[in-house]
Amino acid sequence: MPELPEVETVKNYLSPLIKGKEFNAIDVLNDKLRVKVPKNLVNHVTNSNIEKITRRAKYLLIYLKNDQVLIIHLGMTGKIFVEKKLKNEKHDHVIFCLNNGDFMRYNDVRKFGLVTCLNKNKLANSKFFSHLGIEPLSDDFTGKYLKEICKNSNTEIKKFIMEQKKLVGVGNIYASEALFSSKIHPETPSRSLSLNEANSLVKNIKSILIQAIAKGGSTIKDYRLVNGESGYFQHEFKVYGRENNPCKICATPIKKIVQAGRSTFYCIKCQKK
DNA sequence: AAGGTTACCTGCCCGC
DNA sequence: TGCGGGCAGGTAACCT
Repeated sequence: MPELPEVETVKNYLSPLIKGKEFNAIDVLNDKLRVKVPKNLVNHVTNSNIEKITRRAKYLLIYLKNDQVLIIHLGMTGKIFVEKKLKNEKHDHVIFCLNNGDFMRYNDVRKFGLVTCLNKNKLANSKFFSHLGIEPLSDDFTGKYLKEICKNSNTEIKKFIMEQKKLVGVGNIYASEALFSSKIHPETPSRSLSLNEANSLVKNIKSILIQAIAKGGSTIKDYRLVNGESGYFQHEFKVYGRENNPCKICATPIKKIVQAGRSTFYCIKCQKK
């Protein structure tokens, strides 16, 4: 599920449902997530007003009045539901009881996500956030910036934009999509990116993420309201998941390769090295 | 130090 | 029908 647009969508979904309320109780059904759910989560996070919900990279941050921040990452398969009546499902790991009687439920099949908390003053230097790069939708993310951070790297550009070190939020789907829209070959060494290519890639990363956020809202809602239909958006993808299907520009069959253990899709004709 | 590989975990889909 | 292999939107710990 979750790349940056989905996390942003979950944030928008959660905010009106939990902001201004409190968690009265927390039931940790299973603490063995990517990072173990801390024993003191209950003490730190209950009975304090929920002030705001933000997103940093692919993390959700729920700020409480007592200066604690509830940190949630969805990994590959994490989901959050807020509901009036507790619905028990397989792979539920943490249940938060709200003071209006609602329940917020964290469910994660593969347990690659995490639910933890930290004092807000310790966030920036924590292991979760200290190494993260800039937000792709911020004004700081420009072609000039991308060119600068690429200039000493031999790493293939697709892998480079997915590392969260200099730039965050770009996942496996949108990396392929943005490179296709920019006509850049995914194996291009980062250092050989021209300024024009960097400008184009930045423009396309931003526009694809923004479009996905715009559509993600309704799709996630469908996902929740209907019945766990997977693969929303697939019809929007120009290359992702389209191996051997015709390129939407030139009809050449889309090629699939593996980079850093992840599938990459591209057009051999439109995206020259 | 950078770059590549593997592990974490469960479910699903495909081919035999 | 059953089983094994491969793959899945993320991240970090290992190797070299």
